Amino acid sequence: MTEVATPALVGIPLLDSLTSDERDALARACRWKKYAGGEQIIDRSSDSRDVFFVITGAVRVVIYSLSGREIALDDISAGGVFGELAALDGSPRSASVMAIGDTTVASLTAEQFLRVLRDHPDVALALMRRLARVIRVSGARILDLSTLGANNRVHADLLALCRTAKRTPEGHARIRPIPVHSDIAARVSTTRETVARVLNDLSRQKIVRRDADALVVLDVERLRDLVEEVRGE
Amino acid sequence: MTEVATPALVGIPLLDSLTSDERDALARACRWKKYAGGEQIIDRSSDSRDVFFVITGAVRVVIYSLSGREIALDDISAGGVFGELAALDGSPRSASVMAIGDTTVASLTAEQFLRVLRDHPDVALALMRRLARVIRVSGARILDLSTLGANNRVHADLLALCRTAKRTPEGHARIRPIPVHSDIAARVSTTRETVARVLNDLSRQKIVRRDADALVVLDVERLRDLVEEVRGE
DNA sequence: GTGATCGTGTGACGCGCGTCACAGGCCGCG
DNA sequence: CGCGGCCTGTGACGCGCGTCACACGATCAC
Repeated sequence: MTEVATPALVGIPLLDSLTSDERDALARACRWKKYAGGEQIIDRSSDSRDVFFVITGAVRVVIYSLSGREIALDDISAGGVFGELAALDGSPRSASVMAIGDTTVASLTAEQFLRVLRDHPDVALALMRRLARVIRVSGARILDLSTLGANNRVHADLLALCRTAKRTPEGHARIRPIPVHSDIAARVSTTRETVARVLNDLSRQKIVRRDADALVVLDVERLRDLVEEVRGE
Repeated sequence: MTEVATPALVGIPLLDSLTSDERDALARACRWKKYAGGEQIIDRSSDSRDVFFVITGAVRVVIYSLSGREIALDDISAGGVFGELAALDGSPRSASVMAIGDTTVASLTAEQFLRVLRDHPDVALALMRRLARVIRVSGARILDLSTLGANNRVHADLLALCRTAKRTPEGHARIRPIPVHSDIAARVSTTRETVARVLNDLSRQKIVRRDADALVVLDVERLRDLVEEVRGE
């Protein structure tokens, strides 16, 4: 981690409703830092309360079970916020956060952040919308964990990846870069081995194909069917 | 469900920071209703956006898997709020809500609620703290679902029930009324049968005892050990 | 009373998937 | 070049727990 000089605080949807003067003042109040990929930004067991904005790069929110298994809760890319929970309620951090690639972040103390929320209702509302989203996603994940088997959860995750992937003219979805099996496993709470087996089953059924630089979902429809037929019975 | 006349809006922590005049005005803006136990208050597939305050009684937030399995997300008792997510982000409801016993609720439209949040930063902050709590609880549940086996989840739930139960002089925890097995099952995502088996194992080990009117946890320590030893390995 | 409904208890079956173990491919580094 | 580290692939084993099936008691309606 290296401290850096203070650039402008732009491209953060949460702060859209501030005037550019207010944003500049806030930027000066921030501490700016740069992290290398893999570096911890928040340690679950630390008791800081700071709030972070992702300026460039991306971070991953994870919990580690005591057995060392990693559970990925969320990925947050440039423009996002993290660390708000501890700032809001004063409790210890609930998860750890690490940089995915090289990442620069700007941070505020809890007090500064709360002041912004108090002074700017629109920012407060935007934050509430974000919290609401997180709750919805968590609920969906609890549902999946409760009703789907491990391999169907992999299917579901693949389907989610399709949504954000480029479509080819033929209707295929090209997921790039190729996701690392253990990352998928951490997202859906299973093992690397299971992910590998599922992916191979799917490629045997000609539903996905592994190219050199992308994972291609050939038949999104059929993949969707695999998920829904189990969700529904 | 029956419509009722408008009483006062008291005992809602979320609204503590309002003056009593403001609270009275808000009370008049609410629709007041009474539901019998088991009645649906929010249907997951409806597209209302109203926000509800629980005045007396309690409600349960649930999702149903399409196979009919019920997954309990949260119980909210008098003084609580529910239905905020849809009001905040305008998306459809993410869960259903039913009355647990006879329950009276007061509701606001999304617009009215958002106006309160905008005009009263302290209410907004209180709501954010509540959302933060929900997120933390969800995270803990995801962790449990990912790392604990079904019977350990039952142990963990029992332990949680102990926290809110009365202690006897001998240090036992008397959980009353006796929880229905299928309710526990819905909370920890397992089956009624598994809960019954776990409970019997525990009573064989003299860790719990089933009295006529209460479930008594004789050895809270040992129960805690059962959970932690697995969480940790 | 009788029947219905709800909560509980328990045995047997079986398969999903986590775990362990090992092999091969690819890459960067000295 | 060979070595070590990361990612992937696959076989074998085994047990946790969901599913089905059935029985018993308690409560309530009538």
